[in-house]
Amino acid sequence: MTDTPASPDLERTDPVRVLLLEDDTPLRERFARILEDWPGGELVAACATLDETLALLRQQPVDLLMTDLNLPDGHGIEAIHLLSKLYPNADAMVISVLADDETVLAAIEAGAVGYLLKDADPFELVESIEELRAGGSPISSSIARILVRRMTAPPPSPSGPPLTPRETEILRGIAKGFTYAELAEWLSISRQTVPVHIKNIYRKLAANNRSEAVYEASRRGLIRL
Amino acid sequence: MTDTPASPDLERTDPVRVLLLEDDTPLRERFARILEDWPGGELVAACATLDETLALLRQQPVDLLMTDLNLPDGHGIEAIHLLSKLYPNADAMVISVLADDETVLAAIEAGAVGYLLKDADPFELVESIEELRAGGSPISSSIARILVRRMTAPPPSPSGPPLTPRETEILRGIAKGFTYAELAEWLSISRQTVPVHIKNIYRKLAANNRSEAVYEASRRGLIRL
DNA sequence: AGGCAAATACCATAAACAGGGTAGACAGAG
DNA sequence: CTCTGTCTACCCTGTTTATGGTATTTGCCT
Repeated sequence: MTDTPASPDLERTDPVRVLLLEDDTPLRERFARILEDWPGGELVAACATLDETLALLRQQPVDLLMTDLNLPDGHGIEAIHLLSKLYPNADAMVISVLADDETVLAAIEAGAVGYLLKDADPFELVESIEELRAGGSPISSSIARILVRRMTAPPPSPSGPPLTPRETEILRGIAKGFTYAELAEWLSISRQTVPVHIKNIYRKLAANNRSEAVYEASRRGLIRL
Repeated sequence: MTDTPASPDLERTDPVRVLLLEDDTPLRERFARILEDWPGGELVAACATLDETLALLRQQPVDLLMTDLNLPDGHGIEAIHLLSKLYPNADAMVISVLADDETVLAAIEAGAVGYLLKDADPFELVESIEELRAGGSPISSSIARILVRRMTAPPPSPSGPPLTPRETEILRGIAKGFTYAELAEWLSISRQTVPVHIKNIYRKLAANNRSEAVYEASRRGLIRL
């Protein structure tokens, strides 16, 4: 099948098998030219539709998928999903104009490791591919901002009535399944004092028992998981 | 105080006040030269130590902090923290050789929106600043890969013993604080059957009571919050 | 100083729970 | 067809909670 079955995996001398998916013909041909000129890889095919791509993926292995997202017959994320499923070691790079949070996050979660906006120039494209093959994630800065926001946003709901430090400690203990006696010994207080704190926790969390309190507390981000 | 109090915030005509923190003198001077030559901003100061930076931040407002991470008297993340606290609208960009997951994620969570490796060339540096001021997150591809990994890794622990659908339902009810009787009515089963399921849940989750079960289940991602 | 809220502590009781054993119905796997 | 796993159901007993009331100490605020 292949020409050089020699070198194992020490040096990636094998050409990278690239599959391109882009429905816009002028753009596809432009990208195809760039990829054909790239010495590091071999353009397996340049598809215009999702179906075509899915069929091709099933027929032959691919190392790198360069794909658009909004396609006439579906969503590029499907191609990424299939790629990840069939060839887990392959990489997927998105080249799209879509930059809304939902789309970007869906693509990343589907397995895309690169994400370029379509205004990227040819040099940037080739450079990005090489970065990607080197283990990096070339991502346009406006796209990267979405990822950063997602990672720093997480304080979901520091809202609600505040818990005293003592109550927070008790709450952690409750989550770990401690009984009155265990909580009392753990905090070095009387066994009879524990239920008082717990009752206050219930009131503040609008809970009526331990499991509901744990549920509410973790939902409100009051305790770590 | 300032020279042009005219234009409000419509157009960012005000120069960007930049603070540089880099302990290595040759590198700091090189960066400082680049920043001074950059027409879009004004280099407030070029610090060599963390203390110096923290003091300066308290004295005067800054729009952009360019910082190293490993410093002789502390960690650059502290500077990012203070910047975010004092001037929430300011941006922080990391320029470091550190690229381990822990450091990168800590920097991002501290509020850094840009992260360049130190091998970036002057052109890339200026370009990155402009992308950052435009609302993007310039991030070196190898750093971005860490973020992508973090976002796609999240299957926290689909591990362990599987719960039957019935047990999952029961578990949700437990989390909501239902009693035996309420669970029985909710699921239209006998009150005596409920504890059997619960007991099985305890066994599978290695829990001994409701709150511990809820804690374990939410920790393992078996129930939504 | 006086007043107030929080945290601490103790007691008592009814309700709920955990865990033990036993067993029938039913579906899917071998 | 038999075996296994699951869901269902019941009983019993000891333990744990939930909740009521009351009181002391500490620290904060007026």
